[in-house]
Parts: sequence; structure tokens; C-alpha cells
Amino acid sequence: MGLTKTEIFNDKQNKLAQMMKALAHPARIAIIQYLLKSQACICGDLVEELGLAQATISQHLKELKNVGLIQGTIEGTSVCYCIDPKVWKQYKSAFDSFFVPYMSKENCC
Amino acid sequence: MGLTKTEIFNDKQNKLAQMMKALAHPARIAIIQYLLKSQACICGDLVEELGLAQATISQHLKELKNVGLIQGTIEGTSVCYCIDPKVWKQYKSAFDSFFVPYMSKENCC
DNA sequence: TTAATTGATCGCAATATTACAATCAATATA
DNA sequence: TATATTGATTGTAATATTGCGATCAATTAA
Repeated sequence: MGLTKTEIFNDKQNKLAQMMKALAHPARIAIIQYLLKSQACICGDLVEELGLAQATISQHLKELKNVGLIQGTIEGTSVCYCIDPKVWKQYKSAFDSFFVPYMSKENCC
Repeated sequence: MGLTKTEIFNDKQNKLAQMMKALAHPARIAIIQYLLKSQACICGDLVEELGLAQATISQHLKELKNVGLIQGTIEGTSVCYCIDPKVWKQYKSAFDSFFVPYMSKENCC
């Protein structure tokens, strides 16, 4: 156990859940917000910005990279990270189509 | 360890991460989608709909209840669940304001 | 070449999550 | 009242996540 039964759900559900999971941590939210704001590419001064150890930040960056949300390019000894606009747009539209408006019927709970 | 350092992030970041986490499982995505579609309140025929054990569904429902996304009202022996439109709207707008459009600069990664 | 800087990776410890069988509590039916 | 039905809760096992120190690899500077 401890393992999600992905096989009983459809692709969209699994993908959306994975997207949510990628952002289900304040550090990763903060990283994305930082990259959104400082449009220009940012290397690991995220370590200073957020108050987490370098190894921890590196791990969160890896997770964001794994889902394709960010890219990193090596620049000398440092690595420049930035958001992948294409994937970001995919996320945006996936979330948009999930969050349809909801009106409860009167006869409800 | 194994514990998220919430104190170093701001309220919005923590809250948004928590919202993402609440939906970071295909079963909970499926439950919400089911409740969105069958506007009318639905009890635990979710157990039949999804292929998970009753105890597991109950646990996922509890998590969705904990964040306020759904409500349950007892109706005889069964419990009727439905989405809380107010909270749903809050989620919608929180996600909307996070997913701002992103244009990468040319000089970027 | 040697030393410094940067960031990835490994290994560990602590906690969280997922899933389920078994059981419990409450209501409904016979 | 006795039995069924429904769904919550408990306990347990397996796996995942979070965080960090230590180390490693690559590049840069001296």
C-alpha cells in the first residue's frame, strides 16, 4: 500500500492530480512565483530567497523540472532556471477547465 | 524532518499549497468531478463509481471535507455529499490569480 | 595545476500518504 | 427486538515526501 492506484483512473485525472502534486508545496509555489515575477532567468539564489538548505531547494527544482514546468541551463558554475511558457499554458488551461463554475441546487445538502 | 517548514512561507503560499494538496490525488479529482457533474448530492455510491475500498473513499472524502470543499449531510443510513459553492469559488479565484500568463524573455533559457 | 564556487546526488531520519481489513455506531427494515 | 445497511474510525503495512549533511562533478579563478 502507500501507492496510488493510478490504473483505475483516466489519463486526465491522473495528469491533473500530478500537476496539483507538483505545486502542492509552499516552496515550489514560492519558486514559481519568484520565476514569474523576476521574468529573467534565475539561478540558485533561491536558496537565499527561501530559507531552505541548498540540497532541499535542488530537490524541489528537480520535481518542477520533472513535470516540465521549469527548465535549467548551465551558465558557468551556476544554473539558470526559468518557466517553460508552453507547459505553463498547459497547466493554466488544465486548471481552467477543471474549475468550472458550480451552482448548488436548492434541494441539496 | 518529513515535515514541511510552513513558517518560512507566507499565508497565501501555504494556503495555495494546501489547496493543491487537497486535489493532488486522482481519486479526489474524480470525486469532485463526479459531484460537479451530478449536481445533485451524492452519497457513497462513489465506492461503486471509483474502484476503491469503502474505507479508502471515506478517507478521501474526509480530506475534502477538512479543507471545506465538500459537505456531507446524513440522510437515514447514508450520507449525501456535495460541493460547497462558496469554497469552490474561493479555490477557483485562488488558482486563477496564481496562473497568470507568462511570457518568457528572449534572453532566457 | 590548485583552490574555490556552484549545484546535483546520495544517504539518512522523521513524518505523511495511500490503501485496506476489521470493527464500530447509527439508522432502517424485517 | 433482531438483522441488515451505511459509512466512519482504527490499526496496520507499504510507500512517498520533506529536509539536510556530506559528498561529488563541473566549471572558474588564482
